[in-house]
Amino acid sequence: MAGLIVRAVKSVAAEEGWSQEILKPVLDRGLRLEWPKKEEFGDLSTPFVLGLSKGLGKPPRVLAEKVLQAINHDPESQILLKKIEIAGPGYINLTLSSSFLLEFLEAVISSDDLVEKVSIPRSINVEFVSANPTGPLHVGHGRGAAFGDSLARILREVGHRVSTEYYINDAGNQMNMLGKSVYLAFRKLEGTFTPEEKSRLLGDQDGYRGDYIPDIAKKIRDEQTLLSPEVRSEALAGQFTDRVQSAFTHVAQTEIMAGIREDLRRFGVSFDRFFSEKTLHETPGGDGLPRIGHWIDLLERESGGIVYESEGAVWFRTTAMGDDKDRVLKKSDGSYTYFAADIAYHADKIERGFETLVDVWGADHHGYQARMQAVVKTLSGRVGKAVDLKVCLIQLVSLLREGKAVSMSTRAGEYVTLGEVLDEVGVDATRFSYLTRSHESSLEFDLAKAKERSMDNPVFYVQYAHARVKSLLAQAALRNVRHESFNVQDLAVLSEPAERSLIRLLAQFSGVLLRAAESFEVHPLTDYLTTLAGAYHHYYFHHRILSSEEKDRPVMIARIGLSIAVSRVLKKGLSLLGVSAPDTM
RNA sequence: GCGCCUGUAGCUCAGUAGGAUAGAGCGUCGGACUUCGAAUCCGCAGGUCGCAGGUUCGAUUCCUGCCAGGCGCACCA
Repeated sequence: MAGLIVRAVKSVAAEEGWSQEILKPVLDRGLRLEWPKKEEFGDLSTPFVLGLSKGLGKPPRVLAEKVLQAINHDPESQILLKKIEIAGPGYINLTLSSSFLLEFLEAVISSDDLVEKVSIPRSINVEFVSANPTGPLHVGHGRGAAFGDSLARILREVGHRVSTEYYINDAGNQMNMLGKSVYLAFRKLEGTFTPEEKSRLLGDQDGYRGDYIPDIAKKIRDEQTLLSPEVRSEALAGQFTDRVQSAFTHVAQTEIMAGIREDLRRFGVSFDRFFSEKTLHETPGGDGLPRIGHWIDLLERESGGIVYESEGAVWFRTTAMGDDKDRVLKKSDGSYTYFAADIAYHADKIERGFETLVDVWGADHHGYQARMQAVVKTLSGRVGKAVDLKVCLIQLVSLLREGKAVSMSTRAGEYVTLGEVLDEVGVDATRFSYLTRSHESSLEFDLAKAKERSMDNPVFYVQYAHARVKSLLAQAALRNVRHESFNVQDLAVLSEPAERSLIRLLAQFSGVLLRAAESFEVHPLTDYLTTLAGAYHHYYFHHRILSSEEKDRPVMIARIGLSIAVSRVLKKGLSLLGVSAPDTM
């Protein structure tokens, strides 16, 4: 369709001698086609001549008229279009021909592939959740999980090569603190806990305090094989040796990660890879150094001063890329910062050949963005190919119950876990609710409303539309109405405006997905499905589909076909959100 | 102090790379079930798009400055 218009513009340009500079911005970016809000404005619409008018010094409507003539002369327009109009300040509004719409509908009913693919597939890595294995996932992680997983599904659906990844922050002080917290809980169980020991291990810090800590301690006490006999006897004797530290840390992390994986599985989220930060510290790189050291040294040598040594530490010159101060990579005690590990991790991803890196972070990490962009820019410059980093910042989720805030404090271990929300609300409603809003807006998640079957909670509205079609088909089967294939002739009897509107909406599905993939957003799909479900409910209420009158049979068949098309798109869309499309509710 | 996100109907939010009369749902009020599932549908009301400037033929959208809320600014992770 865009091709048709581009051809027309070019032919007019040739005739009128328009300069390339003026046309370039319009044609390069591809022609922008909008879906007009009102059907009286046609099925597709473009305001692009408005942008052209200034450069050419002619009124937009005059230009639009020329383009319109050229489109009319194109033989393809006879097939695709029913009507072209100029409206408003200079919009060109296109109304699709019914033969085009019916062919499209036929394809939706019978084709295996409902979704258009991108012309240039990319190799994309989507990293999300990546919660520290120091406690169960909470509602905030849930939002990131739903978003990242659905985004990955959408990117894959439109034809990109997508790999999903969870980065486990399993190195550093937080993990040691976790091990100590479990150790102290273990001592408590044994009745040998003392406040002195706690302050010796943790100083004035509290450690981790959630319910899961004593649970893990109990498990260690009850399952002999979790600790070696030596470690166990040291722990029982109150000797907090290095190997006690590492054994308790290891068990705690394993248990917690198992819980996280289980929550993710229930939530319908899967990862192609779990990437351990610890392996970056341990595995030697090409020159025998740990991989972090490998990358930092390499950058120091090759980055032309972007990585430099000063005051006994190694720094990254992030100020050169807009950060407000330079950041330390290697501390003066020789250990690496978290930032250094993250550089190594992103270097690794780039080395594995991804062209686009998507990082899904909690919004509280936004201060990190400028520096990661700087890193990826530097690293990809080194590899000699442009690697894009797209950071998606997921805003806060505030949990409510009947409008009242549920108080949460991660520090004190008082928070509602994702698992608890899934128990109470269910997977479908939770995922859908998370994805109804832009990830850049903070989200109010009301547990009571999320369970309600009302438009407060549109997941049921969309699922119901799908179930309605299935129920209709079952009803049709009972009446011995069978029809395997629907061709354009069968469908041509659809003449109601509401039917045309539905087909028009179905035709937007691919575009919604392509645009969502381009802008790395998910909620446009959620909105679209709600709109489509609404249009079907409206249609269903006002039009009788099944009929026992023989004369109505052709219309009945066509309406069944249309209903099938709607249900297929709903089902595909819901599946991209990770939401089921049940046949009955 | 610096930086990021947000400010649109009573509430929760959409608003497509500057374009047509700014849209949904909820809530309020009033209607529609002998008929394929009423978990549905139809209607009414509701707006100075935070405020003030600027760019433009045209600004909710871009720029500047304020105001308000949230979140960041470690040789922590």
